[in-house]
Amino acid sequence: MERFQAPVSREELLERAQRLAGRDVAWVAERTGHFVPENLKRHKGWLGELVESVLGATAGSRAEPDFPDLGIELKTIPVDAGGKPRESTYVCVAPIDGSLAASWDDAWVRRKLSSVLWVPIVSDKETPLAQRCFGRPLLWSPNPTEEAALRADWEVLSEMIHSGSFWMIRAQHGEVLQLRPKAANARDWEWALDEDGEWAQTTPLGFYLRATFTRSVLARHYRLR
DNA sequence: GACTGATCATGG
DNA sequence: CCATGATCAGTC
Repeated sequence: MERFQAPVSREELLERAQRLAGRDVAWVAERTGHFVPENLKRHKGWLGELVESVLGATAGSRAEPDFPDLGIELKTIPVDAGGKPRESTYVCVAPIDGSLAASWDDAWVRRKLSSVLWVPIVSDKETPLAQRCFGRPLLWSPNPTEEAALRADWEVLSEMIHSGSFWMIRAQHGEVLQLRPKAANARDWEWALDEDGEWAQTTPLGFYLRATFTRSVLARHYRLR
């Protein structure tokens, strides 16, 4: 694999990402020396890792922004031909062992989302992975409305976790941010304090952004272009 | 078609 | 082991 140095500024990062626009996956994979899998079924994170590689992200799987010096998180996002996100976006784990932040200001979710480089990839079932094209990237920070919505959801969801009401946690909670299982499979579990203050086994959870939210984020970008 | 619970691979 | 990278796939 060719090694790509980390960008030294947000401008450089954005320029690099902009140079991907219009290129397809095969083109990027060739530059980085990656083999393109047939599909993503057994390689769900492959595309994200490919883009990390070509843009010089360094954090790997550590709990840090992808570009630690810039404080920027990288997210590839599958979009349809109209530029609309097709999937929800995983943000980070939701600690249920009591280590979840007490306030939104200290929440890892907030830090993760404070500055995100969205890299859209136009994908539909008919197009082979290698031929899927990159769209125009967006370096985004939540506007006050978006931040307020995220915060409101986080406060509701974190209250469920803090109170130990795991039985009531469902993906339906949250307008823009939701909690969903984040595990190898349904048999996975971890310890958490339940409503009675007893340690109990429950499903590992992650915070996700609803596709409706990222749709509005990207739509605002295209409109203001 | 959107939503939600389930799942797969990788690297430090 | 655990967080990262996410998409899959059945159901509503």
